[in-house]
Amino acid sequence: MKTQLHVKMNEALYLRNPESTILGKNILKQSIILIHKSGFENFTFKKLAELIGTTEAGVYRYFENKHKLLVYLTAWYFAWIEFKIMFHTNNMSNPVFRLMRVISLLSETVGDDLQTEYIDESLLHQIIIAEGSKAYLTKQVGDDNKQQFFKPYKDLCAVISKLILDCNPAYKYPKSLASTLIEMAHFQKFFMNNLPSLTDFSATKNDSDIVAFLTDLVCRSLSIKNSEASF
Amino acid sequence: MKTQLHVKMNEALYLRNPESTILGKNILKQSIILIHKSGFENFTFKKLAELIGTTEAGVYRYFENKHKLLVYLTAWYFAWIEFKIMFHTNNMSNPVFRLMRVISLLSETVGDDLQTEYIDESLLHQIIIAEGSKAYLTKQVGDDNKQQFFKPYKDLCAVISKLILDCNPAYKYPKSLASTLIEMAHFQKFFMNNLPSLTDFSATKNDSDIVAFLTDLVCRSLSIKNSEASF
DNA sequence: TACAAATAATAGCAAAACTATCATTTTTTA
DNA sequence: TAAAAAATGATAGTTTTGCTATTATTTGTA
Repeated sequence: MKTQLHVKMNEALYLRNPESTILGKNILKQSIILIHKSGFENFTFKKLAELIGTTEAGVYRYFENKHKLLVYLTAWYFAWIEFKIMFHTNNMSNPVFRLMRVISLLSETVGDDLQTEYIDESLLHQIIIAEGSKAYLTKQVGDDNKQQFFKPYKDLCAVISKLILDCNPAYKYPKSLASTLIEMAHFQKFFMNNLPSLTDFSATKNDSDIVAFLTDLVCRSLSIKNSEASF
Repeated sequence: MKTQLHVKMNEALYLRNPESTILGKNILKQSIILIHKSGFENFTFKKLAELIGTTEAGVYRYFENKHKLLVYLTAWYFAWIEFKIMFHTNNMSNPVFRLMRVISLLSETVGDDLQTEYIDESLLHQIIIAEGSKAYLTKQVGDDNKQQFFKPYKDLCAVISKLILDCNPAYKYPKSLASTLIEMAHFQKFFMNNLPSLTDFSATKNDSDIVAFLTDLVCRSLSIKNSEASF
């Protein structure tokens, strides 16, 4: 039996816990597929219901609206990334190596190592790249934040910023550098695939180039010798 | 008489040129006010029409839909920023100083130096921070890009990346660093005001902190001594 | 003055974004 | 195992959004 990862979600994100029923799990699973396919703007609860074989009202019993669903998926993703980071760097003693590993984990295409039956992590990763910012780039960001909807993002940022300080305690902007890493791991990948002239990776379209860019950025910012960081 | 800035826009962005008529200029002016006030998701052509004192159909004669309008505003903003950069750095011979100036121009609250009668640049700047990414984070990004809708963004990125190479011809990631600067000038400001724990500027809420962060990032990436950059 | 262009006024439609009701099925638990 | 509770399905209906079409009127211009 495989170890199953379970993420405890903020209860204010849903009306009925989608993880507690088959229909709920189906809503999560198929919404990821549908948002990935049609984009968040063209995604509706009606289309989702048809895909699942339930009714619109059925979906509304779980999520108040599609914005809450997106915030839910985003929160799940960041909690999952944080767990992944813990899992893959726990045994590393050198903070520089750990930070380099974090950059890979943020930038590289998701494998199938830590699976959840009803969530396709690889698709979710792609959704977050293209739609994740829309979870907080809204007028309600203040209210949503008060309800702790973005806690997983902030927690991840805190973990990375602590790691940054472990590498260089004198560095002045650990949190901003952490959020820059997270955002740029996503944006550079989006640009690489969709607006390539905004990046230097148009020719290769290779994740490892993004890793190299972010690694360079961090190493220089923290005065880490590149030789010290490679292994 | 003041020098009036005129930005030549991509004709595929509109149905009828909004700059050619009073109603069109009003659509631009009031849409900026309304999007700023209610956010892009809650913004509709009907509400805009009511605000202006025209009809919904009247607005539709100028813009196909609200997405095109947002792309128009985004394109206008980036063309304007590029002009501003040219204008304010033209007389500077030292590329490092120029680059530092660019960081300020990207990050700092917009003053009223280069004005256009029907566009409130300060409000537009705030809109771009919160809504700008939505112009390209869509399923149609490929089509929109083929129609050159994002040319002003790419041009700005090209200008900055050239400047980066002027400072350090050996630097490997000029375009990605340029797009990182542009995006982070916006995102760090959004975070500072709305999700402060993702930044190191929660206490001050001061633009100059963002400038300091980005300056540090760039100087270290390009091996520029901070003393060399300050003036 | 007449001609074209732009605008206003109005109507209407399809889809999206919900809410409500009630019957039926499934699950829980007393 | 029967009764209560919870979840689902089926259906219907409302308001708003997003968009198109038509016709009349105004405004600018040759």
